[in-house]
Parts: sequence; C-alpha cells; structure tokens
Amino acid sequence: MNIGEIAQRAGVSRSTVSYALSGKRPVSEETRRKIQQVVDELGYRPSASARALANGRTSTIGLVFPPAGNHYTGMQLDFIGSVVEAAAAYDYDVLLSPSGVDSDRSFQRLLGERRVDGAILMEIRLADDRVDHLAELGFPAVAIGRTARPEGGWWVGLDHTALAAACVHHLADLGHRRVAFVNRPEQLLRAGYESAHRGLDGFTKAAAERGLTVRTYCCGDDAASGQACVERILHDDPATTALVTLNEAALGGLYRGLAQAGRHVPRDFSVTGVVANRWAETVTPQLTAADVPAADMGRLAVELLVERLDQPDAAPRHHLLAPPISLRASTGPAGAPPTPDAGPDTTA
Amino acid sequence: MNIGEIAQRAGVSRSTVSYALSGKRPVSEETRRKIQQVVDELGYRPSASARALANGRTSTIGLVFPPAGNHYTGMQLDFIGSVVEAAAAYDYDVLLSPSGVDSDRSFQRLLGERRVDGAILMEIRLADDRVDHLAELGFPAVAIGRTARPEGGWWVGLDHTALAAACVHHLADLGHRRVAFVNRPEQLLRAGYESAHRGLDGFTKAAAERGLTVRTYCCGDDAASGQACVERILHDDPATTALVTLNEAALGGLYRGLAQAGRHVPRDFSVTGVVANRWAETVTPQLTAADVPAADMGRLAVELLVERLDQPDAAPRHHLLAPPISLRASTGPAGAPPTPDAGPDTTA
DNA sequence: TAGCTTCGCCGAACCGGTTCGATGAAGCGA
DNA sequence: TCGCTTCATCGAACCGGTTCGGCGAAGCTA
Repeated sequence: MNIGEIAQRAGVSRSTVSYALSGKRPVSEETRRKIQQVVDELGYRPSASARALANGRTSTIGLVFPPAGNHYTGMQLDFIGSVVEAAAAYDYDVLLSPSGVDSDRSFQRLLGERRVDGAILMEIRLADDRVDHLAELGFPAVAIGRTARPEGGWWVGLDHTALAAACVHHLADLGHRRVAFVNRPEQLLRAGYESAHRGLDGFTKAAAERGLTVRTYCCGDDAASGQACVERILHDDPATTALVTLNEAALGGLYRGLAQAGRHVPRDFSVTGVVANRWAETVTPQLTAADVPAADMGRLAVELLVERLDQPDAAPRHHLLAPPISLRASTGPAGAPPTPDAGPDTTA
Repeated sequence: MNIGEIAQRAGVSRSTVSYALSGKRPVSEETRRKIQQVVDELGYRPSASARALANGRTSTIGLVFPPAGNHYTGMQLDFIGSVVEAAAAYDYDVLLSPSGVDSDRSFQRLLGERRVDGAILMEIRLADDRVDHLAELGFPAVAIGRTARPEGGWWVGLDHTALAAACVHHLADLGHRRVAFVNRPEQLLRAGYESAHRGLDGFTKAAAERGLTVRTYCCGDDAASGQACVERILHDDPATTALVTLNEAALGGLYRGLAQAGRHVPRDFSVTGVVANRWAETVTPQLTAADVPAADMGRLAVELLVERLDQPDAAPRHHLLAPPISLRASTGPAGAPPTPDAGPDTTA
C-alpha cells in the first residue's frame, strides 16, 4: 500500500496526494477530503524510508549510549528516558547507538549511513575525539557534558567542579577536617571522563582552600566496591570523619562499609556528594547531596539539538547547571575522632 | 557522495559497485579492488534510507519503551542495555519508542511508517492489546513478559508465580507465619501488569498452601512509598515478621521503614522478593531474593526476534526463566512476635 | 470575445540504493 | 573455425516518497 494506490483510489495523481497530506501546496477542499477519506479507510501511512530518501531528513536523532561493560547507573536511565520523551514531543525518534567495544563502527552506522539527523552524546571526556570529530564535520550534535575546551560548542553540562566544592564547603562548615573523596572507577578517570576529573578538581581545590586533610579514591560502580573502598579509607586514615562521592552506584556499599566499621551516619561520619535524587532518597539516612537533574539535562539537550536542526546557522548555545545541595540526613557536625585502638575492624 | 560517484571514479557501472560491495554476484578481483580503493579513499558508506527503501528492510528493531510517567526501575535499564548490545551483535540498530501518553501514535510511527523490521515489547499486561494487535498483523515481535494466553507466541518471560511462591516457601520454612506482600503500584496492578498479577497469585496460593496469615499491599515505585508501606503493614498487623516484595524501587524505603520501627533485619524481620541483583546487593543487609536476570532476558529477546526475522515461517518459541533464590542476609528464622505494647512507633 | 491571471492538478525527474535480464568477450571442445 | 557455455559487466526498472515546471479550465477585465 503506497502513495500510488491512494492516488488511484482517489482518482488523482501521486503528487496531489503528497501535497494534500503535507499541505505544501494548496489543494481544493473537495479533493483533500476525498484523499483523506481513502487514507483513513486504508490506514495508509507514508514510508519513513522513502520520505527520508526523498527529503534527506530521517526525523531520528541518535543517542550515543555509554558502553555496557561498565555498569549502568540510574542517572543514565533518567537521561535516556527524558531524551526519548522530549524527542517524541518534537516528532523525532531516538536511535540508540552503543559506543561500546567498537565505537567507530556504530558511529559510522549513525553518521556514515545517514540514519540520524543529529546526535546526543553521553559520557563526555575532557579530550573527546567524538565531539571534536563531529564539530569538524559540522554535524549537528549536542553533548551531555563538556570537554576541556567547551567554548563554541553545543552542550548541556553539570558544574561538577562547583558541586564538589560545595560539598567540601558544606563539610568544612560542619567542622570536618579529614575528608575522603570517592570517585568513579579508575578506568573512567584514566579515560578522562569529565565528571570524574572536574569533580576531583573541585574537591581538591576547595579542600586546599579550607585547609582540609584529604585522600582521594577511585571506586568501582557497584556496592561491593563501595564497601571495600570504605574499608580502605578507614584503614588509611581512621580519623577520617566524612566523605564526598560522585559514585551513586557504590553508595549502598559505602553505607554498608561504614555500618560495618561501626561508624554511625551522620553521628560519627558524614556522607555527601553528587548523586541523582532517586538514589539519595533510597539510602538510610537519606543523602545530603547535590541532586543531578538528569531529566532536565536530557530535555535541554533535545531542545538544543532541535534548535540546531531547525536553524543550521544558529550560534552555539549551552546550559551549565549547578543545582543546590539538598539537605537531607547524612551529614552532621564533626565529633571527636575515634581513638586509634577503637578503630574499625579491618582485618582484610 | 553516492554510489554513482563511486562508480564513475572506479570506471564501472553503479550496479557493479553494488555487487562488489554486497557480494551478491561475482565481481572480478581486479574490479573489486579498484572499487574498494575508491570507497576507502572517499570514505563512502551507502545510505541507510536508500537501502531500506530498495530492499524493504531497515536493519532496525523497535524497543517499545515503558511510559516515563512511572519511575523507571533499574531493571528496565538492564533490559535496554542488553537489548542494544545484543542487537548490535546482529547488525541491528535499536529505535526507542515511548509507549507513554500517546501509545497509538508512536506505534503508528514504528509499524505504519515501517521504521523497524521487528519489535520488542516491555511491560506486558495480561490482556495486552499491543501483543494481540501485532500477532494479528503477523508482525515480527517478541515480548519481554507473557500475556494471560501466551501459547503460540514469541516471548521471554520470568516465572513470577513460581518465584513469588519460592519466596513464600523460603519464609515458611524459616517459621514465619504472618507475612506481607509488597506489590508494584496499584495503578499497574489495575492496568493488568503481568508481573504484579502473577507475583500476587503465586504469593497468595503458596501462602494458602502453607497456611500463612497474609496481607497484600500495593506500593509506589519510590523510597518514600516503601517507607509508608511498612508503616501500614506494621500498623495493620504488628505481629507481621516478614515481607515479600516485587518492588525494587521501594526497597530502600522498606528497609528504612523497618529500621524506624525498630525492627532489625533479619533478626526481628525477614525481607525477600524478586529483584534485580544490583539492587539486592545495594541494601544492607543484602537481600535474599530471586535475582531477575534482566540482561539475559534482553539478549534472549533479541535472539528470538532475529531468528524470527531470518525465518519468517519459524514456529513460535519462548523462554520461561525461573532463577533460584540467592541466599544473602535479609532473612532468618522467625523469633517470638513482639508483645503488642512493645509495638512500633506508628503515630501516623 | 480575446487576453490575462489564478487556481488546481498532472507528469516527470529525482533521492540512492538493489536487482533482473541482457550483452559482449573470453574460453572451450569439436 | 564455428558454436556453445561461462564470466564479468552494464543498463534499466524499481522501491515510495517529494518537488518542480507546466498546462488546462475557470474567473476576471477590457
């Protein structure tokens, strides 16, 4: 069932059907009604492939998906959900592209084979060749995250530096002097993930400003790693009284490690960080944290991309978000550090 | 840059280029090399739209995405990730379709406009008109979940009935006599979601078999609802000593509610259920639960769909999974029920 | 009524691939 | 040397839309 059949049954030419449906040229009311009737009767819908071939637009945007090897975090799901939803509002479909093992290949599929009109990139690195590559090509893309040189680019970012610093100040104001930083996994830090780097920077600088004694750790994206990480922290410096984390997937493990070491949150130990609010509210006590507005970011990314697609010559725009810290129940004033021999049981 | 330009530069016809690249007809080694050289030089990739139009296959599968209004659960993310990954292995892209507010519209986009070769459906209901509709059309689709009449269909399912029953038997074996069931939100139950219904059935029947006293509850997909739900449970029957849940998003709240009521898990109260293992391991103590093999299910769904696409006349196949309960740390023998006046503080 | 504009529709070309039938050259045996 | 097959390649049609230029009929003015 194609446009030719509709034309035949309506007794008009194919082009007339096309114009009647698209409205790009006037069609008499009578003809339009007749065509619409046949269309409704047969439930005709134009082929997306044919339309895409003819007018060069697929009405699809690509979402470059983080590799599956790393565990997904809840944040990513919120991104995806909000991107899909926002895209639907603008009549775009979303094509997922795994930028995993063979990222070149899937990139080629998306761009080389012209499956999408534009792309949204997740999991940005400070030096991100994908972003550079797309910028060179002039391909419409929006990054969720920003590279080391974000000037003149299209992106939606979170001010990880400021957020991590805000966490430090919050803890310092409460009197904490020895604070640990729990980052994303080491492989991501080494790969140059921006959140890991900017978060670490913000933490380190703010801590120096406030004269805090700090240690920084990388931690796998799962509960077991979080637990192990706390053991290391308390082993390395039992006088530590607080930690800041970017690692939401490890959060449950961090809490477990603290409980097992006999540190009560927030009485003996304060925890804060940058985490999607869904996770912050899941743990007990609920986490005082800068809530990552993942859904907003996804929506904003789509809006920027649509704007760019509609006006190819538009000047680059971006959004840098810095949500405030939500005070919940996981931080409190620093108490007296535990005496050395009352330290945690870390016989590992 | 199209196939014509490649042909011109290689000094051959367009059809020869097509055959050289697809291998569907023999091409002399010399010509093939020449063409390949030009292709590599120019970085040519055939247009997906044109190819799709010509041979009627888009190399894309649709993933019908649950509505965003409900919070996403971690399980869904695992589904999506594994589907994308498995599809990539078979050279398929994945198009996300929000089956949210206006599900007819996005369905029309996918099928009517022929954007995808096949579809994978999530969040199946016992009476699911989407499944019925696709079956009528003979459209290649695989459901993650099964309807009330799954015979003769293509699906990958979890045996929620058996899993919920296994949880009951586990608790009954430990001596628990008064057990609560924490289901997904009421709106999902009313909408006929299969996991909510089959889980409830399995729980109810097994509990009857074992002569347990039970109460069943619906609970919102978030921590606050979980906490409120525990308060209701202990208010309705303070002698309750265990609960079974399907609601992983509420899990953190359930734990918090129990802690606040002064019930220690697992000493005073046992918790178990059907939950993705990532969540089961996040809470403290770790949850003894039937681990939902979300990643396996996604992969299997893709494999079934690919099989169906390759052999349109293949007989319907399915996989019904019933993973064993992983014994962790959240269940224990039932102790003496608390005396009435030592009941929890539920002044709500 | 001739001449002009306006309106509504048609036919043809095009987007970029795939595929079928045909054609010409080379290879082979008789 | 002729006729047959085999092989590599070509040209044209096709997939199902969109879009441009043109054309006939109707409506208007003079």
